[in-house]
Amino acid sequence: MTVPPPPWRRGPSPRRRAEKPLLSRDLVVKTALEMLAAEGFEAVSMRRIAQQLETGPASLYAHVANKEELDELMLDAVLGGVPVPEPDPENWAEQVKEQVRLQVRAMVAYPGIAKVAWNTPVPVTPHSLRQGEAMLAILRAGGLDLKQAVFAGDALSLYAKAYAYEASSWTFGDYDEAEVAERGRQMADYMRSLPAGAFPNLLQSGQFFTGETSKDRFEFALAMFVGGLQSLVRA
Amino acid sequence: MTVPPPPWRRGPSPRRRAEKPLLSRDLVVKTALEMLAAEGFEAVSMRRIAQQLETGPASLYAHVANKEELDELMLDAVLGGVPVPEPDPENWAEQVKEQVRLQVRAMVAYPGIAKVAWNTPVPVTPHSLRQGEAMLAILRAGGLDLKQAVFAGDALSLYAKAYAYEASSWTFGDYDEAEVAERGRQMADYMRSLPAGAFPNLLQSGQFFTGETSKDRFEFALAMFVGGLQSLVRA
DNA sequence: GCTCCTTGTCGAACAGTGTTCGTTCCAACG
DNA sequence: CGTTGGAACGAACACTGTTCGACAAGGAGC
Repeated sequence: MTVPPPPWRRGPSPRRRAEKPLLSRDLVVKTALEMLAAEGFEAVSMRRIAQQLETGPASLYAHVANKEELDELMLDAVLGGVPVPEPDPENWAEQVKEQVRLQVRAMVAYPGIAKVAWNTPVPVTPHSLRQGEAMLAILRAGGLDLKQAVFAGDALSLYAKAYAYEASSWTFGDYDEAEVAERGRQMADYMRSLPAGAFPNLLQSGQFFTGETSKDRFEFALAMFVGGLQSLVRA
Repeated sequence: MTVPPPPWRRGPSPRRRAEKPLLSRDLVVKTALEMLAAEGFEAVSMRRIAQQLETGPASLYAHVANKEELDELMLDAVLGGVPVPEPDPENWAEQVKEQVRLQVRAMVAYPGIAKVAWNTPVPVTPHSLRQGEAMLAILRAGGLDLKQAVFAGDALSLYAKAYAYEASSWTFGDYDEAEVAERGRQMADYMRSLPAGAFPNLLQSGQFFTGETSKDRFEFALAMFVGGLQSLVRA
């Protein structure tokens, strides 16, 4: 009943392979990174990467176990661009802050990549470990014992992730300016609708909560935390 | 050609409506919260909520604008269970810590709800604002000026979100124990495979990085940050 | 030189997701 | 009593990550 398909010309064109660069793990990651930098984390899907490489989504799974692994490879590549300093016991507090600044800056350049760090229970990629060790080295040079250094390093990496993610959202189009303004208005309206003096502090705090103060808020938090560490060392 | 369908019995059974409780905004939120507490944030989808209520997903949209709004309603309900203290200028530092502890505890009871806080640029729900105002009141009672209080409050709420999210993942089934252990082994193996002494600190830090130390790490970070605030007030 | 077999490629499909459209139905209001 | 507004809801759309099975190419072994 069903005739076999004619043999002249079946399957994809035979010598197309030479045209496009051969698929490889690095190429997949590189393509994903470009998309990430340009359009943010949410825009990076297996289908779109495949489309960019003029193939189907299934082809990617020959080079990458799954999306999660690809995410970690992207994060690792981003962290690979962050240099680590030689620990200087005289200057450890500033070194700590600078390292966090560098990490945040790198992550913000690839909007949303910080999200991956949240979903990674134990970081195992080389550059994640390099950053972790570097932070521990600085903290120990500053006089903290191992346990203190580990706890502080954990909190600092959490800071870095958190602010990087927040900053991504502010600067990138995760939520647009109009919506934020609208919500700000809603909030002020609601507070004013209540008995006077229900929100005395919050009502006046809108001015400090803009995208421009994001950097100041970050530096404040960092200064407070590192200040606490310094008190600990002195004791 | 096409005959009209017979009029005897079309549409759903007529008096079923009396059997099941009428749909309402509160009922939708309540159902979602139960699912959230029992199975975590990822398990809560519009379809599953609808299924629980024996209806289709489209029905929910009559009571809730979209998933995002429902998420915020859930978070608000969770924060509604967190009491706020009368600010005590003599005891402000401890009050700050306790408030953060309470917030974290409430969020951990609904695993993954902290994620919602990350995606909410400007919180507008009543209980979110109540918590924000309470924190500002405590900080101002402690002697910080408005700007300092706002910056500190921002950082503290970030702490709360971050640790709540992390703790959810540890205690809940977000990633299972076997996988974490496997990754721990991978990490140790990798570090040992490198030239000796490449990761002197990190190699020894595994013992401090378990789920049991999660609480200690949280308290450490909180103590350091609040310690920094106290130094600031004294100056 | 000719098999065989591994390995990469990739179309199609599966089971999910949030959301929208258009229709049906009920109840309360004029 | 008739109209109208809103809730309910089935079906579909456009996505997501992932898997299966068929196919083609290249290198190894005989």
